[in-house]
Amino acid sequence: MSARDEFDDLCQEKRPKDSVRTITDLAGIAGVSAGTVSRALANSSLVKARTRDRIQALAREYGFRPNQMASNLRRQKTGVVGVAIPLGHDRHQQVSDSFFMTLLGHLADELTDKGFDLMLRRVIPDRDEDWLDKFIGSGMIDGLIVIGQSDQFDRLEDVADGYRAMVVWGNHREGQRHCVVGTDNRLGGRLAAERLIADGAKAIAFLGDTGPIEFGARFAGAQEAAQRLGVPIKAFPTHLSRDVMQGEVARYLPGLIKDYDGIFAATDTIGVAVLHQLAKMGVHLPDQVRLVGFDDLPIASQTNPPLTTIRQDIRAGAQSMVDLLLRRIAGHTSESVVMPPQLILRGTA
Amino acid sequence: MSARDEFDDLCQEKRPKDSVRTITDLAGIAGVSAGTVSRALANSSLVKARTRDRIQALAREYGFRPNQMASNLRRQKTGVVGVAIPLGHDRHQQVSDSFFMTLLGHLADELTDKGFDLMLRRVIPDRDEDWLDKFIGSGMIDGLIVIGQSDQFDRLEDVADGYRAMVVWGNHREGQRHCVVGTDNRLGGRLAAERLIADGAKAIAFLGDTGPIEFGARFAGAQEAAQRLGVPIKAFPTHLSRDVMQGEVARYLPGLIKDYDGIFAATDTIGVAVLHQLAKMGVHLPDQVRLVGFDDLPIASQTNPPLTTIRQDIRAGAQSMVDLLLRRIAGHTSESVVMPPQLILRGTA
DNA sequence: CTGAAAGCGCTAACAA
DNA sequence: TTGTTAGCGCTTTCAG
Repeated sequence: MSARDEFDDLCQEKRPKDSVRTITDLAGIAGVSAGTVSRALANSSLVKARTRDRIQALAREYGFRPNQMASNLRRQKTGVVGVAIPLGHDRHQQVSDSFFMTLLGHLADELTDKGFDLMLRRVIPDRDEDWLDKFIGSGMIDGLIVIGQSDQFDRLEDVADGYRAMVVWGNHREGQRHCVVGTDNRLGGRLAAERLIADGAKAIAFLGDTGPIEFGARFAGAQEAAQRLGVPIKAFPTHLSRDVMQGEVARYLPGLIKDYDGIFAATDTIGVAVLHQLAKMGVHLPDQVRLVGFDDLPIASQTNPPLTTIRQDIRAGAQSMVDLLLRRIAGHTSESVVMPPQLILRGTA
Repeated sequence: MSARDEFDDLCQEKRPKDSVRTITDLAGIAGVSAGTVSRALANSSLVKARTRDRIQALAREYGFRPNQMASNLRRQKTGVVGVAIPLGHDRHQQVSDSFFMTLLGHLADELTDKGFDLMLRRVIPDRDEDWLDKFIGSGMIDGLIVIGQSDQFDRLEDVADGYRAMVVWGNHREGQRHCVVGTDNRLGGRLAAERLIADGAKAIAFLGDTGPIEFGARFAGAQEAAQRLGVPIKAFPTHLSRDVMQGEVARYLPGLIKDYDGIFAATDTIGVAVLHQLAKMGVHLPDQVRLVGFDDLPIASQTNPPLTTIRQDIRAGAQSMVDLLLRRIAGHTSESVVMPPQLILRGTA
């Protein structure tokens, strides 16, 4: 065993992995200052290539990794984007709702690509009035994405002036101050109703809660088209929580199909439940009843018959949200984005 | 206007909201030291109730919120749990989308309840060998949940000794060192095959990739049962990425149903695709072909006919993972949890 | 009960 | 090209 090897062993002995916890520890081993290590690890061109490589090799060898929190504190940024999901009164498992999750998946992809981490928080506004300020003021995030306005439109407006780095998924209202990305829900509703009527519907039932602003707009659009075309329309309040919703759908439908031959489901998840109940009842689509959903979730193409629906481009939406947010984090401004919905003709209308 | 009001206004003037950014700023206003403010905001009983209330009122008034990162750095903990999703080759999901999303939803609920935030990271092990150490060593998380072992079993084992605060969703192997929560996949596979055979199947096709350890175990269990009962069985490799999978299923089935009258789908998502394709082909279940899925995702009960499947209790799994992780974060040890699968009889077998 | 002081681990002027 | 130094904003002894 050479002297060199012995020396190395000695070092190993004296410096087990665990003892190299800070940049200063590593500096001691490398025989340089903490500043140099910091620069080397950041690939700064200020440090000589040879020492940089040596230090990086050492870091690998000892499994050293600089403490992010200290770095964050010092640099006053985190590399983390917050994603908040406000749950309304309907607080049961909205977070596992397919739409949110699909959107979340795309957001995660986009943010990861851009080098950001994603901090997820499920909030219950009713239980904690202060959720927005808390998240923003936590110092843990550089920017915030809010998925769904729920009933928090006003609070979002309040915050928008003071805090720029926020983008919300939801419905756009003329003159609003918070930056929003979303589909033109009103237009989507119109397309749905027009399709149902074109397919022969003489009376339309809207299944969904018209309270949340997005759904309200969908209903409003459908109502507008229906009135214009002289077709009656009525809303049947429906929750999003799967179990509750299935019960409601099962209760509504038997009576409903006596008076209505066109159904506009506020979301595909409701649409799927309707489809299932209709199958149970032996009702045939699209001759006896027509059905149009909303979202074009993956599942919509896999039902039997496949669901005619209004497509929201969730992926494009996620990309827009991230783009706008990063621009805002960088200190620039950005307008809201309203995406056009698209009628996807399949087997139910 | 009273003198008091004037005084307040003066203060407002001199101290606009934005100027109160640190605990020291607030201390200046309150006329106490930073330490006292810190204690007051933490509801410490060391500080006199009256001053505590006064300081908290002031904090509310100025919208002050202590910087988490500084607090984290000082206390050496973050209140954040990392959730990592390893994606396999080509970014094709190892864990099916819906399954993962359902699990994530429950994890978010559980962690939020316990006062933890959730930091989500999708990782591509092939592209970044170092993903695990990076996440753990980032200093941003108190503990780590990994969803799906993918092909990272060995790396997880390597890490398990040095890092206790990690819990993995996946398959349990005798004597493994990393803490895992999951279903007994082998038993699940056996239940599926036994059901298919009991329902009259004379030859079984397994649709799924046997590479990932969870799916491998499902196939192994089915194989064991089939061999014991003298029924031939064969695996047809199937990806989880929805588009790819649908193509594969569409290609397999026409030939497949000539030789096989029992289908075991490695996941419900594959099962739904099979159902869809079968409907297209006009094949009737369960007389001509029997089908059993795996997971019991919400969608399984909503297909037509509803899907017979092997249930994993995802919610209980999420709860276990969080429980075990918190125990480990607190410095205790904890064993792995293997949950029993359950056959859910519905319309396809 | 409160204040003063010493850092948590890192980065970025500013010097050398 | 590198070292030195001064904090980022907070918590927590240790004295009073």
